[in-house]
Amino acid sequence: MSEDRRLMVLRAIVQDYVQTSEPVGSKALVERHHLGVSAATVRNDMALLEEEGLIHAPHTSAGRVPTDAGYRVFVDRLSAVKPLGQGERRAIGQFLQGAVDLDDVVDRTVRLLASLTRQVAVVQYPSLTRSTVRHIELVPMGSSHLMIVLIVNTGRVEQRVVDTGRVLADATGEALVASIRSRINEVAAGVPFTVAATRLRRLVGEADEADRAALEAVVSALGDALVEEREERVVLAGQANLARAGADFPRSIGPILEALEEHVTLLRLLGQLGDDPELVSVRIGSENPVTGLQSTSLVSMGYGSGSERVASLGVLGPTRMDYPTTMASVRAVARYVSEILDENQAT
Amino acid sequence: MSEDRRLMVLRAIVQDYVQTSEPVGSKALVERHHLGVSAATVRNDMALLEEEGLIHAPHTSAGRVPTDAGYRVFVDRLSAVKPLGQGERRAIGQFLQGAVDLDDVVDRTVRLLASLTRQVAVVQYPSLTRSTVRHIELVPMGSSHLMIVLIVNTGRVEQRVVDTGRVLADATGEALVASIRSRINEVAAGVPFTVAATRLRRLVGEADEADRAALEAVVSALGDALVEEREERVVLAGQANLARAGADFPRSIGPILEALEEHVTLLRLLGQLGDDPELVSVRIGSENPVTGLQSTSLVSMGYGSGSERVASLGVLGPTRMDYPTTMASVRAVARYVSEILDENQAT
DNA sequence: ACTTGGCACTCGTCGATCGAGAGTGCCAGA
DNA sequence: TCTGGCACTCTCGATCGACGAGTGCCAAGT
Repeated sequence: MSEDRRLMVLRAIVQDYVQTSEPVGSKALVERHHLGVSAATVRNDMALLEEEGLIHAPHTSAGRVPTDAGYRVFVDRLSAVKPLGQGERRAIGQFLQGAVDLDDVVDRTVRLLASLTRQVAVVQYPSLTRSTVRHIELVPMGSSHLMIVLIVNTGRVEQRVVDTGRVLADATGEALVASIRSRINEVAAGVPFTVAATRLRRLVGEADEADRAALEAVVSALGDALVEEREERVVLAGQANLARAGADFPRSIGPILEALEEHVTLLRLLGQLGDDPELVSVRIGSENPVTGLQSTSLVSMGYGSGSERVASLGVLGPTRMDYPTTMASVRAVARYVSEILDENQAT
Repeated sequence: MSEDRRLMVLRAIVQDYVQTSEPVGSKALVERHHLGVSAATVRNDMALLEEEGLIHAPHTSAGRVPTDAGYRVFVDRLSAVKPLGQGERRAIGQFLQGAVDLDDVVDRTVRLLASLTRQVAVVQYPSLTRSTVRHIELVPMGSSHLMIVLIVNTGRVEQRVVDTGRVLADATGEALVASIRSRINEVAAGVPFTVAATRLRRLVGEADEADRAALEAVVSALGDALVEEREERVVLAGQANLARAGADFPRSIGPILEALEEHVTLLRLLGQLGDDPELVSVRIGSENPVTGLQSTSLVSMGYGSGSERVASLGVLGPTRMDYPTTMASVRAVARYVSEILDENQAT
């Protein structure tokens, strides 16, 4: 018995099951795929595949269904990522080109992914931790308040309002603001967050008595913004696609929707990518540590400007999904988004 | 036959049905509510209510279920918004107090509303059209690019990058940027968007030849930002609650999820509030113009800083919902959010 | 003029039964 | 090692009947 043929059978089972969503039997298999053997032979192979835990029969007399392990073998050894068509690629590029700012890029991306794959799309905002400060702007507001606007190299903008406890509207006040502005930009602009945070703290130590309080207020607010855990955000789209594929989920889709609202765990999931950031990562069913998502698969990939991977995006669907096509879409979108960020970076 | 009693019966039916989610019969009614009459009498009243189109029997021999019109009467005439408990109110206030910026306020609000009502929560971002410009900041980037940061009185921040076509890094460049900054802030700061847009355009006309091009680039980008339709954004939470209430939806919840992803139509819906902005607006089932949402009710209310209503928030659930409690929650949250915005406004 | 108890009737729900069909496992032969 | 054949298993869908909740209506009571 050739191992090769057994794998061919597995591949055929996966393909048929993905297409029809019904357990596939030996007879149907030999009809639809031209394996050069009879149904009985296929049955023997199936028995072995079942022993290996790659397929499984829902009950004694139904066809076979791939197990999570079966999909794993399929993804790793039996399928090639099928490249997207020319037209499709161009459509992606054009759709994303129109974006006007970072929010818009993320928003468009997540919708694009959802409609492309007809599944739930997840896009993580570029993380701050690996980012650098581009510029910090101070805007006086009211008599003693200051709005701090932090501009990040990924195009993201954070803002905070602090009370400096000093009158800023007069000439001395304006001079103070200008001085603080230039001092903090001098040490922080163009520098990674972690470095910026320590340098800013040092700056406070060196300041003379008069400015100390105001500078301290600004720096502490900036420090908050720099370490802020809310920095990590995700955006979702295509939840409706879950309902469409409702039959694929043993229980209802409720637990899945719940899991999707736990952005924190979603982020952790997206963070755990495979070894090679250039590769699409696939987590299948029970490989997935999150309760509620164990009947789903997550296809994800990192993206970012330059060679730096600043965040991830992906697609979540039933384990019974068309892996090659989905992987192709995710990869293509991740690359386009990276390109867009690169361009923004350059400006 | 007293009309009063008939309405009592309707109220009892609504209350029981909301609680049990099963058609309610005459016998169960007299047992659970102490109407001073017998089941037969109630049956007569029911027959009349059915003629009026306020209730409806799913089939010949089942209990009665309120129609959309029945809920309408219940909401308008038979129920009082039940005030929230002391502890609940305090919890709301504390939860929202912790917010660090506008994004955070909106995010917390939508989650709070979802968990409070156990339904789908919808929060619209404060709209730009009714807002005023607080400040416009210009940040040079690269040699000829300028980042424009528009700070709105609601705390929102928009940014754009434009190419001025001029070298900005040298002394003349810096002077130019400073001059543009002060000129646009002079005409636009503190002014409503619509006014700001026209004043800015006039400014371009008055500028002398040398600065014209750069100023024009900035103003046109600002104009975009000011009229931008994407300005209208909504955030959702609690979609999982739909699955929990799955039995309430005749078809699957798919169409509802789809409708929820159409942010544009959602926004239109939120925009159509009742006459009095201080009142909670309720749209019940088929009163709702959006396909896919006709088996749901939307409970919404405007919010905003000062007396100006800048946006809406609300809750979407099955028509079979606990209206008094939901309305109370929506109203309480809307008021707290308004307060928070007021405080931010003040600073 | 209402209200009430009684009663026949309607209809959907639930459970059991049964036949059809798909698919398997295994065996004997090539 | 493959193949054809065959008996067996198990699910699915349809059918049927008993059950019960709930109604509508009527005649009598207040």
